[in-house]
Amino acid sequence: MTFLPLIKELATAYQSFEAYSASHIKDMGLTMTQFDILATLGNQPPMTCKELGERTLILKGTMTGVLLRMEVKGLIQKFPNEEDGRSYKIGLTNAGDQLFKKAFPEHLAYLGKAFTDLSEEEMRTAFQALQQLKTIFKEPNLFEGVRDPIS
Amino acid sequence: MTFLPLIKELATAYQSFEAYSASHIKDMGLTMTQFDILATLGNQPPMTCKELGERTLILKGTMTGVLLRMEVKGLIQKFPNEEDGRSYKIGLTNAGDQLFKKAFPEHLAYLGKAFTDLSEEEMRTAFQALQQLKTIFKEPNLFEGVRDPIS
DNA sequence: TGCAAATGGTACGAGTTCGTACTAAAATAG
DNA sequence: CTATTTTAGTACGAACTCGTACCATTTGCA
Repeated sequence: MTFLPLIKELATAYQSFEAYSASHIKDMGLTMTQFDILATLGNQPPMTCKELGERTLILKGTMTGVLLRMEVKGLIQKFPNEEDGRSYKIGLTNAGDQLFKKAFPEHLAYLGKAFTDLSEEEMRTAFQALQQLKTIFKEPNLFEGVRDPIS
Repeated sequence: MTFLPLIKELATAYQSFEAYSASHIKDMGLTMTQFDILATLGNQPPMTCKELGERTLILKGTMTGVLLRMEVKGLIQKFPNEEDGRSYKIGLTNAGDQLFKKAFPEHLAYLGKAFTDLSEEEMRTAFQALQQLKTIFKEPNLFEGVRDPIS
C-alpha cells in the first residue's frame, strides 16, 4: 500500500501551487476564481454563463455570486443573448480588459519564475504522471466486477 | 512556455482526486475536512487544536468551526489541558471512534481501488515529480538576484 | 399545436477557507 | 516580581463550493 504518500504529495503539491499563485493574485485585488474568469474572458468574444463554467470548472451555483461581485467591481458586463432568452452573454468591460492585459502577463511571468529550475524533460515527466493520476480518479470503476451480459 | 499545461494538469488531477474521494466520504455523512480530523485523531491520544492544525493543514480560524460541528455531531470531545490553560485536548468520543474504525479502512480500500492499474514504478515516478513540483512553489525565491553579502 | 422534459440561471443554506482583530494565559525580560 | 511579548484559541466578515430547489425559456415529442 504505497499509494497514500502519493495522494498526500498530490494534495500538498497542489496546495503549494495554490498558495504561491494566490498570494500574487491577491496583490492585484482579485481572488483565484475571479482571476480565472478574467483570464477566460480575456481576448475572447462574450460567452454565456454555461460556457464560462465549462472552461473554468466553476459550477453555475457558484458562478452567479462570482459574476455579481465582478460586475460590482466594474470588470464584466452582461448582454442579453439574442439566441436564447434564458441566458446572457458575459464580456469584459474596458476596465476589465485593461486589468486583463496587465494582470495576465504579469501573473504568467510570476508563475514562470517558479519553473526556471525545471528542465523540459522533468516537466514532461510530471505532466504525464499527472495525466495518469487524473484518469485513475476520473472514471470510477462503475462496473467493477460486472461482466458483459452474454445473452 | 510549456509550464501552463503542467499547472492545469496539476489542478485537474487534484480536483479529480478530490471529487473521487469526497463522493465516498459524503456517503458516510462527513465532509473532507471532517474526515481529515477524524483520521488524524483515530488511534491517537487526544491532542490540542494547534497540533491538529499542524497535522492536517487546517488553519486555526477554520478549526474552531469544524470542531464545533463535529462536537455537535457527537464525534469529538474536548478535555481541559492540564499543562496549558489556554488550550484543551481533543479526542474522539466512542461514537467517533466507532465511525473511525469503520470509515477509515473503508475509505482506504475505496482509494486503493483507483490505484489498481498503477505499477509501483509509476507511483514512484509520480511521487517524485510531485515532490519536485511542491518544492518549486514552496520557497518563492525571496532572494531573487541577491548575492551573498561579502563584507 | 400543445404539453412534458430538458436547460440556463438564480436563491439559499451548510460548510470551508482565509484574514484581521481580539481575549486570555503563558513565557520571557528587566 | 512585574511588564512586555508570545501563543492558543475565538469572533467575525468576505468569498468560494456544493447541493437542492426553483423559475423561465426552450426544445422535443406526440
